[in-house]
Amino acid sequence: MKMSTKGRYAVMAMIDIGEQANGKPVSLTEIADRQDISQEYLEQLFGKLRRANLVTSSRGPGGGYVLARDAADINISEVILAADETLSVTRCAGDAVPGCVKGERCNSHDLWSSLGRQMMNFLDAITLEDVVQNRNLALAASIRQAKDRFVKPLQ
Amino acid sequence: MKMSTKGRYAVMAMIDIGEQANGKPVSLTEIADRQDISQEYLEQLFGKLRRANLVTSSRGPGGGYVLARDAADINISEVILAADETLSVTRCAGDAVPGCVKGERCNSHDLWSSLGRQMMNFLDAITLEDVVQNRNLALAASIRQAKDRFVKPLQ
DNA sequence: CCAGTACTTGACTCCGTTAGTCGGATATCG
DNA sequence: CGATATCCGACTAACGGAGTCAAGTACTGG
Repeated sequence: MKMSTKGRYAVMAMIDIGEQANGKPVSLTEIADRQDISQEYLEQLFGKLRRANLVTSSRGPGGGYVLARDAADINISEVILAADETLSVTRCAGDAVPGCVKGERCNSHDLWSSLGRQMMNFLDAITLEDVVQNRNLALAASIRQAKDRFVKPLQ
Repeated sequence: MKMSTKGRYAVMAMIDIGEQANGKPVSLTEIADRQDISQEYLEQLFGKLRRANLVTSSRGPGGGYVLARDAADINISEVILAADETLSVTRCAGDAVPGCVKGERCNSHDLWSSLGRQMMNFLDAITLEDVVQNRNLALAASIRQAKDRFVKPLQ
């Protein structure tokens, strides 16, 4: 069970930007240096982040990237999805087609989709700001999830 | 973010055994056939499951594998760990060594370890029996987690 | 005791994806 | 103009996962 570096690097880079409090654009050179990631690889990732409207860019000297929204309005799941493009734990859980084994649902189908939902709920409930501020994440998530259930009750 | 087939197949196979209610050993040939997994690959996996004391084997005609404990006493995390040997989401979260970036904790370290713990708690709280009985897993997990918190309060 | 069944082990191969590189183009500021 | 950035697409090496193969060993039923 593991995650590609794409998603991890994307989150690290977004946090890095969030940590530079002044509104100035942050260049990839800086991020690459601070986070120890190759700049060329970051360029690739930021193409995705930009197309997903998570950052805005400005070119030329003094240019770089800025968060497209407030850090409190960007949740981690968005970042990972933008970079990684998949959060489904197993192939069978992710597919629209329900045929995992011989065209039928496999006996563990519910398990994987529950697990995937579990992770998704967690990453959905945590914002970039939570991480930047070094908050207690498990606590933040459970509070926010409880709030969600209160505002829009379980379907 | 994905999981290897090893873990998935292992769980599928364990469920398969759990579903054959009579106490008779289940042969890999049967499992391979029902779950559409190559028998050779299953052999490899069951080596690990046996060494982890999750199943016991008997040889010869009529032989096969039996759950080493009651299905209610085997939780999914055990099975996945036995087969897959890792549940840590990112390299940095799993290592004992805390040096992820230039020898220091990376800025997203807490995030990944929280996520890992989150998944672990979930898979820990679900038993093989839950899946075999087709229970509502999210519900079963949250009940059991709440119970854990009650019995041994948050550290 | 024999034959067949089934587990056991380890090495080995194939293949797709990931991670990362490279070269060049385009935009912008001073 | 020239330095500094982003932008874009193609390319590749290497790694790990998935699965195969071959050669055992143990056991049971008849």
